[in-house]
Amino acid sequence: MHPAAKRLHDHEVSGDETNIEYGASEFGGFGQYFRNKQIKLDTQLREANQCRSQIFKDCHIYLNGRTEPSHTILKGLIVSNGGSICAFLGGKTYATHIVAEHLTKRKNNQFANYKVVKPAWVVNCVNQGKLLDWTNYRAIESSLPTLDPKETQEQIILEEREKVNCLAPDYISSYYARSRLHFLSTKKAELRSKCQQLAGQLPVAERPSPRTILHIDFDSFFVAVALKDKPDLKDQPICVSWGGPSSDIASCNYKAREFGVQNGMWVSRALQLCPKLVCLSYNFDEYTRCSDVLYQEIVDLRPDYVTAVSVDEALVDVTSLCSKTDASQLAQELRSRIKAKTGIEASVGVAPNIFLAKMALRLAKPAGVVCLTQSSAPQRLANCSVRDLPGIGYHIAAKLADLGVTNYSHLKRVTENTLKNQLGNAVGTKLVDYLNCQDSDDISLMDQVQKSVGVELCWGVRLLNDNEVAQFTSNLTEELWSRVQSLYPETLTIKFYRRAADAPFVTPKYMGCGRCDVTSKTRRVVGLDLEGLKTLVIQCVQSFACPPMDMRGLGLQLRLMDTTTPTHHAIKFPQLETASRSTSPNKPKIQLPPSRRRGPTTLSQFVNQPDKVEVDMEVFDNLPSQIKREIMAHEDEFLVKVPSSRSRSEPAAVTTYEPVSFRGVTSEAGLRQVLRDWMRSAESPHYEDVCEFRDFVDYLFDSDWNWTKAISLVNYLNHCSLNLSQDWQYLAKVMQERVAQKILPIN
DNA sequence: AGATGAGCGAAG
DNA sequence: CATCGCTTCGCTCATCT
Ligand SMILES: Nc1ccn([C@H]2C[C@H](O)[C@@H](COP(=O)(O)OP(=O)(O)OP(=O)(O)O)O2)c(=O)n1
Repeated sequence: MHPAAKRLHDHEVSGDETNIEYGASEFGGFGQYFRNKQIKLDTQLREANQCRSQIFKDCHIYLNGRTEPSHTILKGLIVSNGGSICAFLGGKTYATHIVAEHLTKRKNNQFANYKVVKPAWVVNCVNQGKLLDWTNYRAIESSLPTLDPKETQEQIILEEREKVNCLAPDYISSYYARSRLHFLSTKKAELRSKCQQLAGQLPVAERPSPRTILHIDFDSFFVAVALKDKPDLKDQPICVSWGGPSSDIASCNYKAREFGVQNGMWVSRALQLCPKLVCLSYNFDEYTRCSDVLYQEIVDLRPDYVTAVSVDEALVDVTSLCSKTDASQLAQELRSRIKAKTGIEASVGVAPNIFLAKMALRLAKPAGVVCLTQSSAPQRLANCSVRDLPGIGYHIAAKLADLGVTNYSHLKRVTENTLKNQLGNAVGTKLVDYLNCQDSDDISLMDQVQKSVGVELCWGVRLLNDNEVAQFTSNLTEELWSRVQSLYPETLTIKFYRRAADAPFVTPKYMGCGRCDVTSKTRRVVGLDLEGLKTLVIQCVQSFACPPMDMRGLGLQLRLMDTTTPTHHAIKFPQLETASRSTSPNKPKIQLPPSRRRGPTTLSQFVNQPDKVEVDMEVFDNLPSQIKREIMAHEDEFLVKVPSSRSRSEPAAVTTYEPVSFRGVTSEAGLRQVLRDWMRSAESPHYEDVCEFRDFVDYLFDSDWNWTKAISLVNYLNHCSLNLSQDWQYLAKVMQERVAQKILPIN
């Protein structure tokens, strides 16, 4: 993508600070993506001109130099919102404001007595529907006696925090309680897991082809729910949102869509397109109730398979049922039952594969059923916008428009190679398949085991200093932890949102994140407990080196260990990182905790502790067996006493010692193999390896991942150790005790 | 050749 | 007053081994 186009896009989606262009609905197939944008802006400009907003009443504004957005756009925004343009600064009328991006030194002086603002001021005024305080958008920092910028920012944050305090103890939970996107995401996860449970109960049947797939979805779901007790509004343009100018529209009805209003659009923008648009409120409980009915009705059909797509949307394999009943009739009956029980309309697409079912659903809306077959589809789909194809969003549609492809039938015009080169192999292949109406017909392949768990918060994040950043980070980590309990995380990716250098300090969306630079870093977290995780995350967040006041959001995502496919690679434990293990065999050191902790042993004890006690591995390995045993049995006490009393021995001769690792091995057989190799490798166990083994077993246990596997592993060790040295036998006994203690209820 | 990480895009 | 911009997955590309 052209860098400039890219910038524009960022502008638009991640918080578009202009939010002038929305949406992606119409690509004309004219030239470049970038130029598309310009044309859309102009269209927008004309539409805006018809409005009679008075935001800039009495404002006489001079535009200076190159600006982003362009003079034309700014002019349009100003004029259409009641302002006027000042053509000559020295003229009769005094300019109330000057809009400028950058100023030369000379102009700096020349403009010293004016209110000189950045273009974002104009844009944000329009977006928020009012005249904003210009001082937050100064283009000349020193033009008037003012606070230090840093103090200004501090002041702004203090004021914002009065309204929205992201450090309040219940901030995260109350935020998520109101977030529609959080609602959608969590509901989907819930439903997916329910469907998977259900799948476990279904008989494993043969899969004769062709299949019959239903794709069912409520029509303008949130709006439909909101209209249940307001039937008189039914024919008005309606949307569901929180109502303010910079609030998102979650859902709008078909009447509103006639004006160009779309889901995800800001209310201010939608009101420009459709001044009569009515905003109604959310009702999450009712969404859940309707969703439950939908899924219950589906399950009651006793279908071959159900896959949750969303809270209001599901794929259903009804092949078996359709041997008796007509699919279309089945769908109609389902629709009526759901309508009767929920009071809202659903539509159904029926087809032999997933892609066609989705497209059939699209044709079926509103309140209908459409059946597609391989032979009927090409004709019915010919005029569908490529935007409506699954997996084709704003960006890919834009690139397709550059290739002259705006609707389905145009796909024929381009070669497979062109598609693959321009859009990537995967998308190219997919599009070719779509053109041939080919797609998977196995909806069970769509719900896979969960691979990651994450949490993200990018609203209301306003922090003053490092301390507050750490506090917020800690809170979010707790939220993450609360979602992860019984899973087995391997790495954590931290995604950091930082205000873009040229983005205004006050965001256009109230308390939003504005336009941000987003960067991420990944860390290994195997074995960490909550405290360890917190420390890790806080450190990592600090490593982004962002001025606290520019932090705008944080995301944390845990990648879960793949328990299905064993790999050759190993789990790397976070703090026993390579530095001390393999790459510098001369100084293998183990960092040990200074004192005993409550609760399960995890590796977090070994990291990030201010007072780490270092012990050379050789110290341990050279000890007589008897002492080793004591250490293993009472490791904690030992650790406290040893370090000062024993000077470090010189490094032993470099050996071919290979640390043992259970990394990535998940099958019972694989784990045993590692164990056997380990036992064969040495007369008695290495201290480091003991630590790793212990931590691995603890981890299996504490994470609920598979405690039977932990026990079985330890028992196997015991079994094998009978042929080995006393040290091995002792290790096995210690581990068995350790495991036994975990099984017993805590006294 | 496969694993991993950063980053982008899509979906609803 | 506003506002609640989440979460998971797939893919590409670069890098490491
Ligand atoms: N950007 C978006 C898209 C959707 N939703 C919510 C509101 C929708 O009601 C619901 C379902 O999304 P759909 O894509 O199915 O859209 P609708 O149900 O609103 O309309 P329709 O399915 O009839 O096109 O998800 C949202 O909050 N934000």
